Amino acid sequence: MSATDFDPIVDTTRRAEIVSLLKRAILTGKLEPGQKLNELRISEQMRVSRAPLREAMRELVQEGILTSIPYAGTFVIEVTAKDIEDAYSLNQVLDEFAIERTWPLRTEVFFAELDRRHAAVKQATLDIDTTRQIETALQLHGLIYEWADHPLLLDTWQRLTSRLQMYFALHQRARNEPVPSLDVHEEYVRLLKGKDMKAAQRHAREHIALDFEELVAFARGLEERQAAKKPGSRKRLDN
Amino acid sequence: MSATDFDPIVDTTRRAEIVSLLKRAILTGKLEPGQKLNELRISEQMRVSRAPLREAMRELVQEGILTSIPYAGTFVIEVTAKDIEDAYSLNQVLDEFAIERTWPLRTEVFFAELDRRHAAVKQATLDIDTTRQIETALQLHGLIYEWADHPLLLDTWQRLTSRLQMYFALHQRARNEPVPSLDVHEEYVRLLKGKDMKAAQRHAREHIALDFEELVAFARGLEERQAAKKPGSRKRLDN
DNA sequence: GAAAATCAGATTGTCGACAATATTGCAATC
DNA sequence: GATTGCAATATTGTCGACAATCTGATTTTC
Repeated sequence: MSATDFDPIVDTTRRAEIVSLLKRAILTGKLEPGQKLNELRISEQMRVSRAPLREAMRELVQEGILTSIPYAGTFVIEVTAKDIEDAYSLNQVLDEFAIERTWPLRTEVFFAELDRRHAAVKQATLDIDTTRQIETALQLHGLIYEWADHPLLLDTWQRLTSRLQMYFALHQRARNEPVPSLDVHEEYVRLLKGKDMKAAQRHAREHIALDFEELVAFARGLEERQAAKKPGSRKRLDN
Repeated sequence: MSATDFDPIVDTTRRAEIVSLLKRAILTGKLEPGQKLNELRISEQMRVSRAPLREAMRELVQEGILTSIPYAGTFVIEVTAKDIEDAYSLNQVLDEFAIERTWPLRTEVFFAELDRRHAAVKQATLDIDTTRQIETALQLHGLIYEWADHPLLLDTWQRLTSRLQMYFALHQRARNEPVPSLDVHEEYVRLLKGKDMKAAQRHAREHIALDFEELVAFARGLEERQAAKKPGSRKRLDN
């Protein structure tokens, strides 16, 4: 082993840049659900050609936050109440598994990181930027997945996370206040440090349930309001 | 409702064709793990330009069966014993959940489809084509996911399936005999038709375990053999 | 006047060529 | 003799242009 270990250098392709730009735009709600992504317009705005843009969009289609209809266009996925419920139920199952896997691997480093992320969440609640609040909360939550030594599980969860983040952003955009659940994390962190795995699993299940209940209720309301208008309305990308 | 319901027409883009061609080549083992995909060569063989090929490859990268290193190339993923174990453990968790979700939704149509797929599996065992055996077994197994009314779960499982199929193909390519597990399905189908959900879940867990035990053992052996040789050998795409 | 056919406009899909980057082999240097 | 510097080559990344397809408005037809 050498004295210093280096990480691989980051990919420096336009494609990768575009992916993160698009992803961010979608997850923060700058691109709304159902909205069409006009390739020419976006490529001009980003000052790139359509080739890397299209490749980036293919990635996001596969990641599940865009959907593509040949010769018609690529759209940001619509968010239905059922989608949220589904994401929630799957998240419950995965959480339980992630905790089980991470449990025997917890070390001092893990606890330290847990505290660090918890602090970040608390820090963000003081902030005005609601996006940051969502991100930090999801990062705290993601630690059990990163620590589980199970790449496939982590990958699966991250895919889920994209959707969750979208849903939360949508929620916060509509109501101009953050999702509550401030010191629920307190208990969560405490249990992850403790000795009762079952209790931690149970709490993860229930604590997330609270956040979701409100989300689903919001989504149901949103759908009813949209059902009142006439359906099939298409939105445009203008800015 | 109209008298006849039509399915949406299939995408008729080269990209989609290429995706299924590549996917098939990878899942059947025609493209070996670790192998590099030369864009120019493949595009010439398929008589298409590199643009749709590259987009197709981006999809498969995101799907997890290819991996891309900027300016270096795109490669078929390597299969380690741990990968198989991970896929297995996650599959267990998802199976349990899928059965739970499907259970109350079972109808006569479900049972009929179950029998149909079971028959297909039995039919395939008579066949010589081992690939078909794998496909039919996975299709039988996939019914609980298709029936669960949970698109996200189905999507997650299909992603997993790609890997599983690769692993099985790899296994069968090395040893020139099919994976055993002939009438394990008999019991599986019987339990899915029954009244004891817990029993069905338990059986799914254990019956799959058997298949996997052998797979993992095979993979471990394969890794030891490879470790004996010197590492870092790159393969080429020649045919 | 309503339905079908036609035509323009816009957008996506595909192509071939060029630019950027990595790899390989060889020469130069210590 | 091993390492470094430098071409030559191959391959990936990106570009601009063209072809295929869809959308909608207009014209034609009955």
